[in-house]
Formats: sequence, C-alpha cells, structure tokens
Amino acid sequence: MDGRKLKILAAVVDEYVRTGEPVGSKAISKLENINVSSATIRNDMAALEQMGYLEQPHTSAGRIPTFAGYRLYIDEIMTPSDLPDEEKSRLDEMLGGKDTPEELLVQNAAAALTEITQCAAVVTNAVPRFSVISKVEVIPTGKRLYVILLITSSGSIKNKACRLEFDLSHEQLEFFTKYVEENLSGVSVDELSDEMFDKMVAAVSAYMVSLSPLVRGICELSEDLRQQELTISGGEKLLSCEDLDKMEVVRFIEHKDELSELLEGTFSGIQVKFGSESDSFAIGNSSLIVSKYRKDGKEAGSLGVIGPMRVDYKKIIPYVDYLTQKISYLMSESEGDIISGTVDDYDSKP
Amino acid sequence: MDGRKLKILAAVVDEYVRTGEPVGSKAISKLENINVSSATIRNDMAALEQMGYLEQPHTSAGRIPTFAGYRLYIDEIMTPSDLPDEEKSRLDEMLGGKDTPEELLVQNAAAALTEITQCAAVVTNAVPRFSVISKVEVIPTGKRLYVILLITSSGSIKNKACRLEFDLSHEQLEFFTKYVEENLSGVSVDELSDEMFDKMVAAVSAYMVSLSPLVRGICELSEDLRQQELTISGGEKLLSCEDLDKMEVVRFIEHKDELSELLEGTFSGIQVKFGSESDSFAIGNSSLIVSKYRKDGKEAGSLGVIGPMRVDYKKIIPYVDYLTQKISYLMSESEGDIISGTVDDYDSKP
DNA sequence: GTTAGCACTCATCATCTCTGAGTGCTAACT
DNA sequence: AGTTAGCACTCAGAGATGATGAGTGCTAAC
Repeated sequence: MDGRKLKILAAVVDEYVRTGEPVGSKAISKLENINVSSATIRNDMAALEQMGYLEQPHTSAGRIPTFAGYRLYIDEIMTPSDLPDEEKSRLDEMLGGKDTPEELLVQNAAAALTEITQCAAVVTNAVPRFSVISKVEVIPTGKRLYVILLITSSGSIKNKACRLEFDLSHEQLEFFTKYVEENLSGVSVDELSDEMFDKMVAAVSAYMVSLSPLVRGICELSEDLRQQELTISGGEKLLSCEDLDKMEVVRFIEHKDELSELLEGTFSGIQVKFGSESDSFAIGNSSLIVSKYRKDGKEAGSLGVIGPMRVDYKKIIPYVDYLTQKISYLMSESEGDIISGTVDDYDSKP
Repeated sequence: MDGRKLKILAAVVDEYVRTGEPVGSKAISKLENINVSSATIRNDMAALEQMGYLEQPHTSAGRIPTFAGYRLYIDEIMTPSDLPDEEKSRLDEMLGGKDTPEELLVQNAAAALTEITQCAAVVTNAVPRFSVISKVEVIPTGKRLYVILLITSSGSIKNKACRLEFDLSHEQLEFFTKYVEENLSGVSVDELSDEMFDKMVAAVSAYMVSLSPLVRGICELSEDLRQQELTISGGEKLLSCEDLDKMEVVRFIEHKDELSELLEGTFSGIQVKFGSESDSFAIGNSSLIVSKYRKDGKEAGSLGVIGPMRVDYKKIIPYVDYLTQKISYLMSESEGDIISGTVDDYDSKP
C-alpha cells in the first residue's frame, strides 16, 4: 500500500469529517500537503475504492470512506492530537478532586464529554466489587418505618426505607443490628449472594418473623450495590445529528442494556467500534469511542462517546483517554503517582 | 355565539387533532352529528375565522384552530372523557401503593404519562417543607471519612460523605451528634436557613474547629432537601413530533429552570398553557397540561404533560387529573378517604 | 336561514430541462 | 512508469412549467 494512497485516504476522511459532503479529487488536490494533480488523485481514489476503503454515493459525486476506510484511518494512519495543558486543567476542574465520590466522578466525566464533543457520552459506574461492607445500620424514623443504611469501604452509601408490620422494641432492634453487623461487616460486595440472605432471613425469622423485610431490604440494597449502572448523557445530541436515524437513536436510548452488554466485552485501551459492525448495538452510522478506567489497577468501569461515524477522532480520542486515566488515578488508593501525559495504545480491533 | 358554531369549532379541533391536516367544510359536513350542508359550514367557518378562532394556512386550504380557538375549545366546549375503571387500576399499578416513597411515586407517574400519552411528562417532587428533621446521624466509615445522614418525618433520606482533616474521638463525635440533634431535630425543613447553619458553625468551631465541614455538609443536605426538583421524562418523544421545532425542544430540555419558574406560578386544578402564550416557556406550538398534587391538603408539587398543541385534550386531561388526585391521596396521612371519581374544575386561564 | 352552483385560488405533485461538480479514460509529457 | 491535461460522460439538485384537486367566497334560488 502506497504512502501517497494512505495520505489521500486520510485527506478524504479529514475533509469528510470537516464538511460532511463527499470529497472530490479537486478538493483534495488543493490541500496544503498534497502536491499532485487532481488526475493523479483520481487514479489513487479509484484504487482505494477498488480496495474497499472508499465509496461513491452516486456516480458523479465525490468519495466517502467505507467502514474499512475509517478502520484503517483510525488504526494505522491518524495520530491523535495532543491535549493542551489548559484543556487538561479544564477537565480536571470539571471532574473534581480526589474527595469527589466515585459516582459523581464518572457523572462529571460524562457531562464533560457531552459538552466538549457535542455527542452523547456513556459511562458505567465502578462496581465496588472488591470493597467490603463497612457498616449496616437500621434507624427507626417513624411509626413502623425504618431506614436501612449500607456503607462500603469504598464509600458507596445506599439507603432504603422499610415499613414493618409492627414496631420493634429497643432490644429487638439491637439484636437485629448486632446480628447483621456480625454477618455482613467485612464481607466483600462480590461475596454477597441471595443464598446468604436466604439463610439470614431464616435465622432472624426464628427470632422474630417480622424482621425478615429488613433482611430483604438489605438484600435489595446489596443488589443495587452490585449492579453496574450505565448512564447515557446528552442523548439528545444524537437526535440533532443528521447522519443518524432518529428512530434508532430513540430505541437505543431506551434500551441501555444492549450497550451494557457490549461494553462488558471490551478490552483495555481506547477502542473504536462502529454501530453496524456489531449486531447487538445497532445505530447505523454510529461510532463508539470507549475506554475502561481502572481502580487500583483493576478494570472498574467504562467511559465513552457515541457519535456519528463522521466524528473528529483525532480530537475526541485524547479527551476520552485523558479522562480515563485521570479517573483511574483519582479512584485509586495510591497517591502521588502523577498521571502520564502521553497517549498511546489504540487497540481498536473489534 | 351560536350553538352550531361552537359545534363546528369543536369538530374542527377534533378533526385537526385526529388527522393533523387543515379541516375543510366538506369533511365536517360528513361527520355524524352535523346535519347541515358544507355551504352553511363554510359560512360559519368564515364567521369563526372573523372572530379569531380559526385560521387558514393558505387560501385554498381548510381551517386550523388558533390559540383562541383551542382555548375556547378547552375551556368551554370540550368535556373530557371518563377514565374507564380498568385504566384506573392500570394507573394504580404503575404508581405503586401507599408504601412507595414519595419521590418514586412522582417518577412513576411521569413514566406512566409518558407511556400513555406518548408525549413528554414533567413532574416536580414534593418539597417536604412542612415535614421536620427527624434524625441526623454522623457515622464514621473510614479514615477521616464520615457519612452524614439526614432524615425527615416525611421519609426523605439524604446522605453525603464528608472528609475531615483529623479523625474524631468517640467523645468528640458524641458531642457533635448530640449538639446537632438538639439543634435540628423537630425543626421544620422550611425553617432551615443559612444563618442558622452559620451560627452552628460558629458554635462547634468554638469546641473544635475541624468539625465545621460536618455542619457545612448538613447544610448542603438541607439545601438538597429544600430544593424542588423538576424531572422531564420522555423528552425524546417531543423530538419525533413534527409540529415542534427540534432546536427549541433541545433547548427546552436543557433549560429546565424556565419551566420550573412557570410551574411555580400556576393555580390548583388542571390548567392548559400554550407555549407561545408565555414568554418564559417557549416551544412554539407546544401545550402544557398541568395540575398540582397536594399533600395533606397543601400544594406539594406539579404533574403534567407537554405535547404539541394538537394533542388529544379529551383523553389526556383525565389521566393527568386522576394521577394528581391519586398521588395527593397516597401522599396524605389521612387514610380511608376514597378518591373522587369525578373530574371537574378546569380553570385554564393563563 | 339554508343550500346548490360556479368561478377562483393556490399548495402539491410530476415532468422536464439546465447546470455543474465530479468522474473515467486516453493521450501526451517527464 | 508515473504524472498530468483534456475531454466526453454521468447524474443529483435546482428551477421552471403545467395539471390536479381540495377548498374557498359569493350569488342566486329554495
């Protein structure tokens, strides 16, 4: 594959991303770093079309990249631009500092991506699977009404109100709290299971049957805790995007679980997926730029941008990359480790 | 104003709502309960146009209702249809029972309205302004990390993690908890003020200066508590609505505060407002059908539907009305009071 | 007061032509 | 052999033209 052909392919992608119109040979010949005539470019473009990297919407129009063309461009040709320092500090500000709760951190990242890219952002929270239950409290707050509070070592706090059939005496409450603390505190979130709670229900029911709703409540909270939640922010941006089918976008926003599944199956490092390449996540002509953030070295959640295929990869990839790294840093225990400024490793094979 | 003219106006609105096309005299003359010829209708329609209730998009087209036409139709002519019992029980199921937390209740109502009307729904939560602080807890959960828990008599639970500069001793924590409980429990949410917290900060700082972030934390939680939150659900439905300008819809979804302001200024009972009538909330050709729900007899929050002006008022109003009444009932302390099935009082003057 | 009849209006749709951007191919040039 | 100029060709898109028909207002008769 000719060096000039790559250059021309890159030029076609860049121009198409910029203008949204099919790109003709003449337009390319006028570009700065292209020094051959339009006829030569025509020949090369015909070759690129033969190879499957370009296509013509109709005979007398310019060329637009095919999937394969985008793929080649992203994987081999393009070099993402560097993020200037002021942008980095702007992002830092939007994210929040080390004290920011994890959940808010990823929400902030999503908001930042939406604003910067004007596309939809998608994030999953960090499932605190390696953290342990550090506290369970049951607090009476009204007639027959109790608030259950569940706190993990990673700082997740879940609560839930629970109505019982009878009021509990002070001793009963103390018994229950003690029992639960003994059985749950120090247990890792990953170890929590329905069977475990079933056993607990049986045990407390032996003491007092009407306590079981409280155990059920704790069980539900623990399910909340274990559940990976996916948030799409700025979904409406996709609706004002001409390249995407509105119906598909609406369907997509309403069925997050599909995307959730897809994200499960991704690797580390920045990846770019095209909607139509995967059958589970299907907005035609859409593109997903995604990366996984880590917590204490382990993959914890995902962070990405969904836009039209015609999106400025050179610009967006550094943002996703920087945010991923920054979040990984902020979530991890070890302090002092300054985030690396360099950006590499775009393993984007599907 | 002629009885027949009213009938014709109603027919025009109904037909226009049904078909979306301008309505001609011939189409109306074919309707069931119209027994005059198209020529007569033409005369009446010309009169209605003169009076400002109808207009023609262009000379050789049928008529469509003007704002005034809709207003007259809604206020004087139309009678909302009755909600069949099976629909009522369907709604009851979607809402949840008496044990459902208030916040979830209004969210469920929004979801139900979105699904049924295929328009956007808008709800505000019930600000628990007449409830009192029933519990404040500070729970140590990690090194220098504390969870503040704030519970009101109405069952709202707010929590927040707070990092201090030093760990607190058992005595210090006990002192603080006691101090806060003494000063806050029983205080109504409405009475909470920044000055109050400023005083508390001063007081605890005298004892131990590093306690003040905890007070600040409580202050923030109380702000959360007092804040009325507005949720728009199903905003995307508006985007697939031809009558509405997409740009305006996006702007609207992103600037909820405008709508929030508008809702503040509404009365009880079902009201219908048109986007272009008000200058603060402006999606052209949109219509807002809104009602306030009550808690223990006092207005607590709003509940409504936003759709194109060309919306089936006869059908939607009963839904909004029923949900409002049902929520009012579910939120109120007094039990047993069966919800009234009748629907009236559509004070919809702007 | 109501209706039939008729001339008139004008958006919409289909058809047609014109234009220009862009192509592929060939022949000349380096 | 690779590059370029030239040229005939294609075809989407923008206007122009004309037919169609739904709908109107007005007048005169019932």
